[in-house]
Amino acid sequence: MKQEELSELLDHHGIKPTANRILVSKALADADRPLTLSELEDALHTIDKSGIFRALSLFHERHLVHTIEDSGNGVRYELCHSHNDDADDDLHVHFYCERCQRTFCLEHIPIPEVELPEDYRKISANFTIKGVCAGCKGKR
Amino acid sequence: MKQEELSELLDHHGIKPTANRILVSKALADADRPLTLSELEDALHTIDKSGIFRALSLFHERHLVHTIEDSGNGVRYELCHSHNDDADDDLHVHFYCERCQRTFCLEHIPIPEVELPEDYRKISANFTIKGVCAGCKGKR
DNA sequence: AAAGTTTTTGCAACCGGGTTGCAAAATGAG
DNA sequence: CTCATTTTGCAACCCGGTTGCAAAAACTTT
Repeated sequence: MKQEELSELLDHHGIKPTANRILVSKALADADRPLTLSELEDALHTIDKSGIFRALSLFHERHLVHTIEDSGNGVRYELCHSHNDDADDDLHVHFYCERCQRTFCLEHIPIPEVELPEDYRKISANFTIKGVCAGCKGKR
Repeated sequence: MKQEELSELLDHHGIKPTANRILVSKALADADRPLTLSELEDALHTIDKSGIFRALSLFHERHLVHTIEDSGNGVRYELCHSHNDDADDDLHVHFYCERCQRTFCLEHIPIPEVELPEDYRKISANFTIKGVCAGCKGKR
């Protein structure tokens, strides 16, 4: 994704597009899967982790990214794909491979609706399936 | 739950029922919701956290407990309710309340099956809905 | 019952992700 | 250009989770 577009995207979410923030959002945009803070640290060795952390926090607050909880490996961040400003309305199922320890987006599988007990109100949801991915299926 | 029963339960999972292990399993059995390591520490101030940790790890390995990932608050442990030895076959949806920060079991809501892409194999799953629980609905 | 072996436990230390305080650098307004 | 505001890097910290190690407890064997 181009700097230009990213800058506009940030702006659109009320985030001043600084160089660092553009880099962080670019890394997220270019990745095909949600990333952890440390993965971003590796990818962006020019920015201190506190800076990445603060960018991510801000992005999250402004609903530019959403988070998913990975198996113990901490939180993963992913650009919101929907282009409306509402909170996480593009939530899909994630898949964690126990062999290669990677987390994939199953974009085309939406999180199913379930009927909650009386007076419970849903705000967001996290659905991660663990198992073995196609790539690891044959191996070892 | 009685010591006697617990002891038998541990035995049944191939776990030598030591005093500490019985205490840990009792705390889990008596709780109406999955607990974190630190919550167990508070409940069982007579046992060191490393001991609780090792008991939990062992329980998990032997499929006496399963784990769910709570919103950042770390891992929560919960006794498996099913009485067969298979791995997590009694998985249900969990609810995390953003007001009181507690995690509830929605025992009667099973995790829905979804169709995975070709060659993906499911082993287990984690489905947590976040929102506001009935108890907190009115408040503040 | 004593000696030896194995398992369990507590303690202290460590590890790593996440988070914060602070002062320097960059940005923007007057 | 100067002053106020925002952003950034650095270092330090916090805390849950984890491990090494030696003492204590439980089991064996004689």
